[in-house]
Formats: sequence, C-alpha cells, structure tokens
Amino acid sequence: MNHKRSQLVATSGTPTQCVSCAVRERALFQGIPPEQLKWTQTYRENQYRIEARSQLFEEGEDHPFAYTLYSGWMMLTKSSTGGRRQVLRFALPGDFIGFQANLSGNMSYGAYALTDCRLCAFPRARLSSMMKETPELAARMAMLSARDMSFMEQVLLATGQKNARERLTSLLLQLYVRVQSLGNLVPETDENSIRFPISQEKMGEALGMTAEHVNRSLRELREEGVLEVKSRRLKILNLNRALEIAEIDMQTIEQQALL
Amino acid sequence: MNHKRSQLVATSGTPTQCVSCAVRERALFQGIPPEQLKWTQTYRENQYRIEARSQLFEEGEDHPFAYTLYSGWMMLTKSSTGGRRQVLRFALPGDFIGFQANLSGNMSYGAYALTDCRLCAFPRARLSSMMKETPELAARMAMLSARDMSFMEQVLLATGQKNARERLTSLLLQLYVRVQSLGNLVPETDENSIRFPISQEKMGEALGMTAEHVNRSLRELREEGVLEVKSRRLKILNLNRALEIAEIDMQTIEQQALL
DNA sequence: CGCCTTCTTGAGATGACTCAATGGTGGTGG
DNA sequence: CCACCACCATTGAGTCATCTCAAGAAGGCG
Repeated sequence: MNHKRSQLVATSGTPTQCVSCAVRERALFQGIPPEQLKWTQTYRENQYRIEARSQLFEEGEDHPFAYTLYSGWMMLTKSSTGGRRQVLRFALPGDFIGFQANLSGNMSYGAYALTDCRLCAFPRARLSSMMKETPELAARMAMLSARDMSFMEQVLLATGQKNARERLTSLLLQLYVRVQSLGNLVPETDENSIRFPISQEKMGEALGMTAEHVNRSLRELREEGVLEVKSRRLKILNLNRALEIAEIDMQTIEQQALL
Repeated sequence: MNHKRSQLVATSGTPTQCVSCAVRERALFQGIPPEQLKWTQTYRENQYRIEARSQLFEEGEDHPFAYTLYSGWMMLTKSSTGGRRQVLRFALPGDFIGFQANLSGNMSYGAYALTDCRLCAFPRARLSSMMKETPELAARMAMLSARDMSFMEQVLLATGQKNARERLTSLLLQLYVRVQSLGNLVPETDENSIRFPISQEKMGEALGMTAEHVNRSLRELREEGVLEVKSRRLKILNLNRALEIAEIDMQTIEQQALL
C-alpha cells in the first residue's frame, strides 16, 4: 500500500489544447457565461500533471486543493481503521475530485492515479466564496455532486443486492459506457473496446470481493462470451447479455453517463 | 412491496413552530441572510404531512417536488430490475430528499415514510433558477449533497469491506449519533437510547444481508452487551466496544453528524 | 379474539474467501 | 539482447460466512 507521493508538475504556459477545452465544457464550468469566468482564469491555468501509480492526496490529509480531472483515470479510496480498503469510485475526465462537505480539514478519501493524469487545481479554502460569487458555479457543483451520488447509489445497489458476477458486470458496463460517451476525450477508445487500466485486485476492492474471485468471475464471463478484459483493455462481446446479467437497462446507464 | 400511496396534506396557515425553525436552520436555508429568503417564503409555507408506512414518491416516477424533511424518519430505496431492493439511506430531520442531477424526469430512488413525517416541498423545476438567484442556496445544496455523499462513502466502505456484525454495528452507531446530535428535533430521545423505527428486514435491505442474519447478529451483539434493539428502541450498552467492532472512531462519526 | 407483521431459531446448502502455488508480462539495467 | 524483478493473472482445494427454506413464537391493532 506504499505508493510514491505525487509530484505535481505545473504545466504553466502550455497553450490550452482542444481536448482540455472540451473537458472543461463537460466539467465545472459547463454552461457558465464566459464573462463570468474571467476571474477563474487564474485557477484554470493551474494545470498539473501527475504520474501513473502515484497518490494525489491521502485519506485524512489536510489537502489544500480540489481538482477537475482533465485526462487520465483516477481511483478514490477509503479505508477502515482495520486497514481494509474500499474503492469508492473511478474518476474519468470531467470529474471533480476532492469536493466534500467540510471545505477545510481532512479529506474523507484518498485519490490515486491509475494512469498519467492532468488536473486543474482549485484552493479548497476559496471554493465557498467562489460558489457565492458565481451562482452558476455553485449550481454546477451541486449537480456534479448529485451525479456522483447517482453513481454511488448504483454501486451501493449492486454491492448490497447482487452477486459477484452481476456486480462485476455492472461495474465494467458502467465504465465502458461512460468512457464511450466521453468519446475522444479518452484516448485509445475504439468501436467495441476501451482502454482499461484497472487490475483485478482493484476491481475487487471496488466490488467488495477478492481478486481471485474477480478472476474466476471474469473467466466465466469470458467463456460465456459476455465480455473480456485482456491486456488492459475491456471489450463487450454481448451487450444485451451483459445488461441482462447486470440487471440494468441501457436507458439508465446512458442517461447517467451523459449527466 | 405494495404500500399505500401518500396523501399529501397541506398544513397551510399553521403557525411555524419552534422545532420547524430549528430544522430549517440546520437544513436548506442555513446561513442564508433573511433578506434573501423573502421570495422563498412561498415555498416555506408548503408544509406537508405524510403518514407512516406510505410512499412519498416511487423510484422512476416523474415527481414534481423535492423536499426538506422537518420531522420523522424516511427511507430511500432503489431496486434492481430483478426486483431486489436496497435501502440507500435513512433520512432524518434536516435532510434534503429528492435532489438529483436531472432536475426533471424520473426519480432515481423511492422515498418511504417510516413514521409520520412533516416535509416542506419545492418544485423541482424551479430548483435550477432558485440556485442561480440565490448563490448561498446553491452552495448549501452542494454542501448537503456532499454530506450525503460522505454518508454514502461510509456505507459503501462498510458494505464492501466489513462482515455482518461490523456493518450492522456501523449502521446503528451512525444513526444513534445522528439522532443524538439532533437533540430535541427528534422526539423520544433520551440519554442512552433512541426511538428506532426500523425493522430487521429493513436493516437487512440497507446492509445487503437477510433479515434472519440481522436477527442473529443482533442477538450476538446483545449477548455481548454491545447494543440492544428492543420494542422499536435502540440502546447502546457499550459505546467503546461498539466503535471497536464497527471500526470507526468517534471523531469521524461526530464530525459527520454535525455537518 | 383473530389477524398480520415482525421476530426468532434451526438445519442444510452454497457462494465467496483463504491459502498456496504457478505462470505471464512489461519494464529496467547491465 | 538477456536476465531480472515486480506486479498481475490464473487455478486448485478446503473452509467459513451467509443464505435459503421452514416453522413457530411474540407482539401490536382493530
């Protein structure tokens, strides 16, 4: 569990790329009139990079920033005092990371980079005044928070009521659909497969099951021709069957990905 | 699973009681200058009552309102297409119910009254403009949403990583501390026990375990002198032992109750 | 009193875990 | 280019926590 600590690398002066713009549109500043965003410019230039396999912040740390993820995959985790770790969710481009009810003090979860990531940092201490100065921003944050809620609700439903195969299929399907809906914001995505930088152990931590059992369940799903995870890629072989196993309907899942 | 449908009874004209005021302070309008709340007056008078054992709204329903819970216990549930039901959380006075990322369209969960409840209704369609007009409100909603998130995170950690006894203890402890911290906003609370209107079956649905297993686990905890649920009351017999079993520290749990 | 919901307990079945061993893969440095 | 290392995936066998099914007992309510 000892990972390298993050070294934030400011990519100052980097001309804003098209992809970042697109992410911004989906993320925090979506729908906010440009003239109200002038003052945020300072923050929007705080672009950082973080390497794969490094920790952005730890659970319990008094971390000064919250972030918008521009590119890459991250993983948010929380541990019990007994040391057992749960993956709360996987973050994708556009996600807001580190926003929580107490705007100062300890982070309620840790954030870990699964791939190289680019992020935009906001001082947590200023979030409250930012929200008051820019209602649209506050509304947008409430929305992003509500969206995360809806993911969590799905996960909780899955974790509480479904068996291993079903949970696993749910997780994979949801990530698949989210990545597909992000389109070219996530590289190496093609028609029927996506990049999938999550080890079986981590899937296990997200689903409350052991890595071995993830493995066995994946084998079953592969043998049944439902889906396949191979060399860090996820391919859905039979979408309808997968939806059936996961007990979700496409409508729900797509709607959610678009929020 | 067939429950009576709610009959919302407007208690118009009822002079605002002291307790309601206190709840409001904790809830949506906390910290917002009174002069900015004039226009919300219309909504604040939309007080409703709903009977125990009735459904406020169903999952999937296109329900026109979101609510602040003034008094009583509610339960928020979500079902898989296979019909298995998960309790997402129990709502207590001050909680905001029905706020979600899509401000129109289907509710992502159902809401059910465990006791008689009083609520304040807000048209969902107007929430967006309300937030834009009153930044403090938007900020507050983001905060309430973030608080719910933090509960969900705890529950997810418990559901994924802890065994039956531990999960059960976590749930009971958290509800206990929350109710205690609400003080006289929840009736029938005394020094070392609280009213507890949750059946074993419902605890099971919240924790992802069968009612039978809840029962057995409760028996163990009672026999070990940890806690006791009897005739709709919950009593903590040995707080330290309970915290130990649940693998939570008092600090976390209290901090959370206060948000 | 009778009805319904909730609680309680038992016995057997099983899904998921634990422990243990082996094989594969990609990256790094000599 | 090879050898090594760390991490990850795979598989098996035995165990255990939790579920399922079944049957009563207890409690609240009209």
